[in-house]
Amino acid sequence: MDKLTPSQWKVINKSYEPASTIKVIAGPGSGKTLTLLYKVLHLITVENIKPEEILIFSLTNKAVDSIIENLLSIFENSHTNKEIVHQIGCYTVHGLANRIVVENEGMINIIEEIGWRGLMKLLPPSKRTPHHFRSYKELEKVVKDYKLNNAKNNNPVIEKLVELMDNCKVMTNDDLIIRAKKYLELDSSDSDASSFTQDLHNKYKVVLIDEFQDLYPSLAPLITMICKGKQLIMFGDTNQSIYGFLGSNNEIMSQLDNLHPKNFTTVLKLFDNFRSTPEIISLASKIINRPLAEKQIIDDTDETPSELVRKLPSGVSPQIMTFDDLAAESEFIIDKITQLICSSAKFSDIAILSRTNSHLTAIASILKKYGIPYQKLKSQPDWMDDLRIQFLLDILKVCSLASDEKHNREFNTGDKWQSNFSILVTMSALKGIGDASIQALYKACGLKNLSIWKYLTMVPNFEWPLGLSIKKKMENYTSNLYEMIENDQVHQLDDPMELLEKVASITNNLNLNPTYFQSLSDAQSSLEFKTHLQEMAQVMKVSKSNKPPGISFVKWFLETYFDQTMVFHQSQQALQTTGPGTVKLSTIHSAKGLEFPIVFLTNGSMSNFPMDTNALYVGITRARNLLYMCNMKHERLVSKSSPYSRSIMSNNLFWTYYNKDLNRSVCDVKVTHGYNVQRYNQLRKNFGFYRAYSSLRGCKSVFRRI
DNA sequence: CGGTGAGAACTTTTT
DNA sequence: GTTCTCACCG
Repeated sequence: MDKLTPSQWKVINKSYEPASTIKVIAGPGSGKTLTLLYKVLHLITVENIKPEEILIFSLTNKAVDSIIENLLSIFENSHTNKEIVHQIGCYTVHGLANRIVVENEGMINIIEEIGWRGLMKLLPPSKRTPHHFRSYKELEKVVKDYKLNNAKNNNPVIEKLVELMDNCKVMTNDDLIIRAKKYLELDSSDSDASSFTQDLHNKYKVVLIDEFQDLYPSLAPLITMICKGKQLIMFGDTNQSIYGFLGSNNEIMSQLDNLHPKNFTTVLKLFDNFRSTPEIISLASKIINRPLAEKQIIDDTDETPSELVRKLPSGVSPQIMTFDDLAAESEFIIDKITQLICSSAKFSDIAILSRTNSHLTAIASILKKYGIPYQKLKSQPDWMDDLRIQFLLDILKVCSLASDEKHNREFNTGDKWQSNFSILVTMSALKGIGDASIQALYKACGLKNLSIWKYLTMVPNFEWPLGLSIKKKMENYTSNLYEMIENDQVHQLDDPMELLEKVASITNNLNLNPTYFQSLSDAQSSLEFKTHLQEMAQVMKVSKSNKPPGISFVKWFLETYFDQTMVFHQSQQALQTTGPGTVKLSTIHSAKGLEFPIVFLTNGSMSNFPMDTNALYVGITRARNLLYMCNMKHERLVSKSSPYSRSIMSNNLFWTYYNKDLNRSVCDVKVTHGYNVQRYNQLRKNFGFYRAYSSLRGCKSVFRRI
């Protein structure tokens, strides 16, 4: 604990007081996380706050994971019981909202791409009307606008969609926040046993918010409600605000700033930068147009209100480069990685950050080609965003929900058919089913006051307002699902594998629209689907093993698969840390809060729109020692370095600095230099650098020998 | 029917 | 910053 600086101590020692606010402004590398952790420790050990009275918020799953991980290690070091960490509430804002809503109304549906596309089928087909959308995202926007100023705009079509969403418990993420707030208001005090919702009112005394610059206006109602009257401690840095596309950060911040009276509000700053080299910091300062920090300090007593550089110059400046195409860019990256590895860097020191996920996927396939071990830093596993898998899950939902509703067939309990949404979504994905058929069918169901499933199974097909070929397709749909729903098979199938097999075979029998799903005949995509299926099956098995009695497996799985997947995914990622290490791949957005000794920032040469200043700033400040930038289009960035420079390999001074910075042994840097160059040339020859890109095959396994 | 200018989308996250 | 669409004009 003696490592802490005076400004960090100031934050930690600020005493506990109900209904007060501490706002900590903390630049990159200023030890924000460390300060937050010691603040928690201080609250518990000195201020006598119980761990279960502390609530920690962040926006991304990754941030939450890293906080929990760090808490565990810090409590272990301070000889306190590690168990108390698990009593501290640590959530993403949405995770907490989800918990509140599910506690109050059971299984809900978060709408995504397939869902929106299904809803689009219910819109009138006429062009040149306000209801003609180019993509589902436009519909998403219109629905959002509609909800925002509800009464004002009188739009019957959208109104009906919203009604359908309500009936089927389909929500957007913004809805989740609003609902959660509603339940918090409702609950207020009286009710019975202790629930999660009530705990938020009564139990917590201190709320810590990590990365406050990431908050956006639609979160405000819930957050202010939770924080009011408690001690609010928030950490952040407005220069790193990269979620502007979700709404203004200033708006919610002014609400939070005014939550408690002025004289109960303290603003503190953490100045120092312990992370990056002066070379990197000066580039970062240039990007955000901040005066350069010249002062370098060595002793801890000094405190000046400007950024202070803690590290000595490394002698190596960031490299800024432009490439014409992906091939040239990736060749540079591979070559550079080879050089670094042949000096004293490890794979695990290197991170490649990109602005888009798609570019990241492209990079990943290139690394794979060369046999360079890599790991995608994603909070969700790949299979979760495979549309084909999502379709399977929707089929499962149809079966489960329709089967439940079957029992109230005679007693019409109003018009809330929760299965309707999933049915619409899955039917819309069928080949040859167009908007008109869906709408005609939906209207007919409305007239009879039946759910779509009941209509299709009870009303004789000559009454259906559909063409002959469409009728056939609908019958194919129902007959495929009939056994599962009407014979309750979906609830009886207790074995995950059998269930999955059944659903997969149903899907196979349905003739799906290829615009929704890339053709399965494509060998690579079919292989991908297979791996995703296997990964999903694994989670199903885990889910089966912890299923409580008295609930069918499908229901349990559908209600919990998201959480279970996350837990499973995290444990898998943790396992991969052994071995020669891996190059980390991540979007800049997900890399927030992390740091790496060596960072490559890349931006596919195809995507032309310029880099957002703050995102670039975040990317640059992830780097401790070395920084390479490819195709970063930004006005204050001038491309200069030669791409094929190999000077880094012979820069002994730098590698000594580097190893010292990472607390590694430095003795053998000089001795091995000759050998390093030899090794590099060997690898280069194996890879066939500077030849046509397409000839670079069979390069696998070269790196495995390292 | 073809040319032109205006405006929007592209991307990043949350269960 | 580039690319596409749509309304409008001659």
